[in-house]
Amino acid sequence: MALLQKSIDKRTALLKATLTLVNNGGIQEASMAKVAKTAKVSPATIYLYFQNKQDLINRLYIEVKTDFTNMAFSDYTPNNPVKLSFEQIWFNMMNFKLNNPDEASFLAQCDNTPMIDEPTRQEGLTKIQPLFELMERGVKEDLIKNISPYLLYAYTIYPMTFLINMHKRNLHPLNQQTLKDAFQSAWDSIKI
Amino acid sequence: MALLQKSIDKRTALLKATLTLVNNGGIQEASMAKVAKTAKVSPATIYLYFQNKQDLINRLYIEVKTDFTNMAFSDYTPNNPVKLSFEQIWFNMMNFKLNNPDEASFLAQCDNTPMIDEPTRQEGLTKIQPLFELMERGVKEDLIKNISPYLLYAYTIYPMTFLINMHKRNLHPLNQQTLKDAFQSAWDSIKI
Amino acid sequence: MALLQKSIDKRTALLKATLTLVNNGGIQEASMAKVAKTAKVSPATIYLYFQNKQDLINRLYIEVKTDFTNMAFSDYTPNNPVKLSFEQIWFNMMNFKLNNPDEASFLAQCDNTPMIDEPTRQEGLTKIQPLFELMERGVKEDLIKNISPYLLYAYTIYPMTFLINMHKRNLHPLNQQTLKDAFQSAWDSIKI
Amino acid sequence: MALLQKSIDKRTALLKATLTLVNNGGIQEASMAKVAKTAKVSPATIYLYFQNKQDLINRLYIEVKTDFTNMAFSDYTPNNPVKLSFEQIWFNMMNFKLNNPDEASFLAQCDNTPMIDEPTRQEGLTKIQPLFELMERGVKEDLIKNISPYLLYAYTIYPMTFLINMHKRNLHPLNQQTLKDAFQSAWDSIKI
DNA sequence: TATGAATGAGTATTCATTCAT
DNA sequence: AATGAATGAATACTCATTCAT
Repeated sequence: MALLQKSIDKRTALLKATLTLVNNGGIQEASMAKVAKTAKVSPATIYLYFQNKQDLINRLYIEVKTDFTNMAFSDYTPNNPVKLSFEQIWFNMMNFKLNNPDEASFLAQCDNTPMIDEPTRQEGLTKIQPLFELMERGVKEDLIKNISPYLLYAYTIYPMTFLINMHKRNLHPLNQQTLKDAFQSAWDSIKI
Repeated sequence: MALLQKSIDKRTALLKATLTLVNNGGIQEASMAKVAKTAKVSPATIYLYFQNKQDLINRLYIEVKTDFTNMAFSDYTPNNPVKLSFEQIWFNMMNFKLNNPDEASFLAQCDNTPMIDEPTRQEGLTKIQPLFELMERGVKEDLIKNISPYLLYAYTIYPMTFLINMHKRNLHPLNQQTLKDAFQSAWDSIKI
Repeated sequence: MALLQKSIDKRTALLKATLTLVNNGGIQEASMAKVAKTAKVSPATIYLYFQNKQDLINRLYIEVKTDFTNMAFSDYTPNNPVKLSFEQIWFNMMNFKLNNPDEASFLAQCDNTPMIDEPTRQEGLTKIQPLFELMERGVKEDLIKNISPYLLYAYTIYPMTFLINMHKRNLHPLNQQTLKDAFQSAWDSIKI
Repeated sequence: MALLQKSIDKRTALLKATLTLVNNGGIQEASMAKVAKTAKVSPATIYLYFQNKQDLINRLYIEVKTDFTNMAFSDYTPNNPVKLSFEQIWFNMMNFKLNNPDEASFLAQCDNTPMIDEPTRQEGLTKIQPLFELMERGVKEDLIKNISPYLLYAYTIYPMTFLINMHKRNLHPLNQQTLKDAFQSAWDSIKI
């Protein structure tokens, strides 16, 4: 038990260290030596928990993405009206990103980078399936434009990354009003 | 003249080589040795044109961003109606990205990455000033919501990156119809 | 008893694993981790049976050499005529190498390599003492040239290594005829 | 010119360093770091002259083998009688090994080790072609047994390795008499 | 302007070995 | 007797950068 806990702690420390380092200087700054030192562990120990650097990054991606979508769909009730559910999910996502800036920043960095390999990227994609299903329902109920889910995603969820980035860089702070405006734009872009 | 041209060619070749390499494997794959080899030049020669690797990346960013905005505003006429101008700019940007996938991919990679240093990022931002001014005019003319330009950008321009990415990965091809849908969503998200 | 047997099995498995690995890629390929994995044992377990890697290799050498010489002298009868005994031993050795290619290959690799330490090498040398005595007898009986036993060994036994190597690499297969020729050459080189 | 000489010197120093280190502790002791330090050069410099460690070893093998055979056939005259030529070559080889113990020891280590890759081994083999042709002539002239050249080699040349090894370890010194005996055994093993 | 050669510090990964259980 | 976890030091190799020419 104690042993197992220690192992879990080490694994977690390694993931956390990687997250921090990648955020601060990109994947190139997150050398295995630095990850090890940050996690207070020998470089060799990393390889007890991960196959190699790519695996470490992939696993981190999946775990962060999972945390993110778990939060996003935490109170999702398929029977609720589409717009209500959509609003809940949207604000859950935004709140996750606001409350977990490191995780948000990491996910943003993964988006347009060859950091993550394709299979892992696909695996991550499956996590937001419920959102796609909700949108589909909205289309059927004539609430949402009958356009590709990729378009719907591009104009409602994807802009968050930019807004969070501007927020972090103090160029455009997100508060109750701006969040409201942002959501309104998201909804306006897809509603019929 | 011939000598000067040769120099320019070399500089251009170096930038092009960097672009290609960064696109294919991220910044970590674009080692100075590889850049030199790809540009058919000695590694030492790079340092005649750029101070160091960071400078090389920064300059590439500025040049690509400049090409991009030059195209975007190529036919911009301040006296034209807001929506017409906005539409022109929007499609110019999209066409640039579709016609220059390498440049588009590179810019996308720069967005959420510590690759580019902050001053250079700011410099890049100034290039789209005309768009911000156009939006401001739209706000004044009660055509566009009275919200932060960052929000306007987030919901009209930023989604392009995602759409181009999906297009490149063959997950959601962009054609006349989908482009039209995309623009409509962009406009819907900000129009009053 | 069952417990003891299990121990012996493990030790044997470790030696066998080492043999295989060294044969396939030299001593550098036979890492303790790989030896352990091949023997289906924890790395730490190796150190219950052997002091360290050098000891493991040394012990393997001695055991293989012992097997080899046991076979060589299995039917040795000191009273038999010199040439008959010599022939028996020669073919026994050859047959051992042909029937146990892994052991043969390992011994060959040990011959001119600093893999085995000097004391262990000496220990291995004592195992073929009976052959040296037989040769001495042959010298006394005026059947064999009165030259150093090292010379006698060099021209009768040592060439086997080369022939086995060529056989293994399919460059010069050993069959009844070529074996006969080989023995003839061996004998011709030392007979008076 | 001076530059080129410096390059050649470095390459030579690297090969020499490798030779020494491999002789003293096998290929596993000849780490790139040690080779570099021994040659008084940066580790990175090795890779200016050799593709990787395997290439370094391969090249060393070829160069040493070339030196060896150059010496062996230095005074070879195809028109001379077979036995005379054979004797010249045999003593040339032996003298090379006696005068260049490091090279001899290295070649011995290469014989039964996976150190050298197969293509390079084949390349090395071609260097002793003249010896095989000489033996063929001896067979035609009814001076040498009509047996495979591999057998002829095994009983005349290959034993040198063992004798040199014993000589080096002071177990059986080679002097004029023992060399004469050795050659006699070699010849006796193959002559008709 | 342009270069090939050179490098010390760094890269990801593996090593032989130990230790708490 | 046996182990999985752990490690500091080592591995082969690459890096961004400099320098003599």
